[in-house]
Amino acid sequence: MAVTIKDVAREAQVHMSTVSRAFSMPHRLRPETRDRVLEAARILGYRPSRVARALTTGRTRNIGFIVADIANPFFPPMIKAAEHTARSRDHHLFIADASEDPAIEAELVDALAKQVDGVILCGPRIANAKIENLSETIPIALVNRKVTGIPSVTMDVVHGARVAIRHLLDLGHERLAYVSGPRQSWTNTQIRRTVGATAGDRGTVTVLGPNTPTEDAGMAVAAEIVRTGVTAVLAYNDLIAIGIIEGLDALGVSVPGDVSVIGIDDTVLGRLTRPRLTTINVPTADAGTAAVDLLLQYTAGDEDASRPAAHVSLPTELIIRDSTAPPRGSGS
Amino acid sequence: MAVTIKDVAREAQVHMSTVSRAFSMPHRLRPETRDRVLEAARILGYRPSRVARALTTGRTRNIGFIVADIANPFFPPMIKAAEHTARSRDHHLFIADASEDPAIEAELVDALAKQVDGVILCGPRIANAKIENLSETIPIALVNRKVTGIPSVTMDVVHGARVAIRHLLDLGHERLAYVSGPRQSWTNTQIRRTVGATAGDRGTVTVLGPNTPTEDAGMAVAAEIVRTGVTAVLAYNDLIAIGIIEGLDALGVSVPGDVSVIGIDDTVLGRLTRPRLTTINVPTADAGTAAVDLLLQYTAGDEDASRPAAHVSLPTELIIRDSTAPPRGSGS
DNA sequence: TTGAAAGCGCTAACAT
DNA sequence: ATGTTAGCGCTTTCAA
Repeated sequence: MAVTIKDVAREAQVHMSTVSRAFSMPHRLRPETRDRVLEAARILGYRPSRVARALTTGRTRNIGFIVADIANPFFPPMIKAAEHTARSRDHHLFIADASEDPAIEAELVDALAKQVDGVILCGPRIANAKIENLSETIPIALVNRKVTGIPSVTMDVVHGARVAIRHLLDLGHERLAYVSGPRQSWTNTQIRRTVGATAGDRGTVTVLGPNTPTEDAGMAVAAEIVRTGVTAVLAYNDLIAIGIIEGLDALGVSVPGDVSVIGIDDTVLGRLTRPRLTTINVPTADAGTAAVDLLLQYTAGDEDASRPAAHVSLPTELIIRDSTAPPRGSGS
Repeated sequence: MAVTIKDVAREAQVHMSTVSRAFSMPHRLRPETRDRVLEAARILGYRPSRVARALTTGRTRNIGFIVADIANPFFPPMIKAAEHTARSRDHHLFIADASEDPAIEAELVDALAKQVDGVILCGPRIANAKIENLSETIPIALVNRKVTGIPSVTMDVVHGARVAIRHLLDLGHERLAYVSGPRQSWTNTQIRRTVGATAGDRGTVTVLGPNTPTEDAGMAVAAEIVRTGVTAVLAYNDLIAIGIIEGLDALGVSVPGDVSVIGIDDTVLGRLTRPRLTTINVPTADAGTAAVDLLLQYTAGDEDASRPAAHVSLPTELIIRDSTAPPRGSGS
């Protein structure tokens, strides 16, 4: 609690309001005065108290960033990008991990609300209604969820899933499965709706799940995959996909020999597994950056009502690697 | 900025100081009064402003958590554990990514200093002197670094490296290499010092590097490994180890057939690569928890001086998987 | 262009 | 056991 605005004022022989201005509206000061103040501040090592500033202005210049699971490799690049972007706008980022639990997630928003200007919910697990609810208390931006009136950035998983299913179809697979993720995930719903429609009459898609988005869940579902007799599966994310491959392997089922597997997210993991994972790339870092920008822009305006909430959709792309191949006996 | 302590006071027909007490020292209130206040607060949806509270008490109940690279899989489990621990102590966590840059790291401490009670530096890249320096401004706790007078939690990499080298020696390797990490890393120094001493006259250890702790760096160093003619290498971390395996593979050198490779950290990645990575497990989540506890305990005391700084050392363990084997032609 | 003064929401002596 | 009062460090009218 060392040096305050008063110390600088005394040192620079001006009133504290002048010191304040030297930082917040430097152009409204005579250059000599401004320089004298800034110099005094430098000498004393003065940094304005963000806390005190927040109390008067009502703006904390902090952002809350809530994710379902920090340890899920999907999130770190997003967090990193968000933090860098926030910092470049002179904002700091609170990180919070909701443990895939909607109740915790909502509680986190409330807990953070008092010391942030807004909250970014990444892959929220709470219901739309609750989100609308919370957004009346505090500005919210969403990643991978669309709610009317609330700014959001989504990844075009519909396109991704479509391309993935077609890839499988083109390979000659006719019996497919979608291993779904958490029930509350918007992304999951999008994909689930897409897969059947895309297959059309070229193939059938069995939906397995819901599952927690973990490797373990993937391993656990392997037996069921075998039982259904499908020859290709699309998984909710890389973690599940990798678990499936391991589980299948343990069952003596080879990938892609017996079953083809596609993941989603294109995390580092996919390049490392053997076979290397065919997956859908989603621009997580871009999403982090976009979310921060969206929130700040939403937050900056003065009239909170009636500004149309912006939606950003980011492109996805199929990355074909080694976990997909024509079905056994397809003669290719 | 909705409901304040005054609103609650009015609603509950008491003075605002009573409301304040209902939250901070409930036992000093008559039960009926306390209940009335709490009920009023509940009805109005009141939450104390942490900002205003911080301004008066001088304690923000926030912690800064600075890491070299959020996207390095070594950190997320640590961040997650730290966040959970902090939250259970009613603290919030600022996350910041120093991009492996000492200057940014120091700047981050300064930037956060005004709105946190203390900062946790994970795998700091800044010099000891600078850390001592900063710690005069703001309480600091360290992960993977030891500085006299500053609380820290370290992983026992000396033991880990020793066991790893012995494993290699026992396998029959005599020409070893240590592929080092960032020069500023304390862990790196510890390991570097240990490897040679452990090999003693049973083998030679060539040190390669320094390197940035990334897969790319590992790939880049593969050629040099081949050139030195060593048959086994210990890498600064899993990322580099995995890069080395890839790089070696690209050069037609097989692991562990021609060269054995050991990583450090035991991140998820190591179980996924083929061959699966032999590595040293370090308890990153425990470190996150311990660091928060250490900092809060350091922060809680009233006399800042002369309290002996606590040091916590966490155990490490060699995980033998498939990337290590006897050297070619060892007859086994 | 600068100073004076009020006040952000809360806590912490100090009264009573 | 509860009310009064004085700030915490800063920004922001309002004056000058």
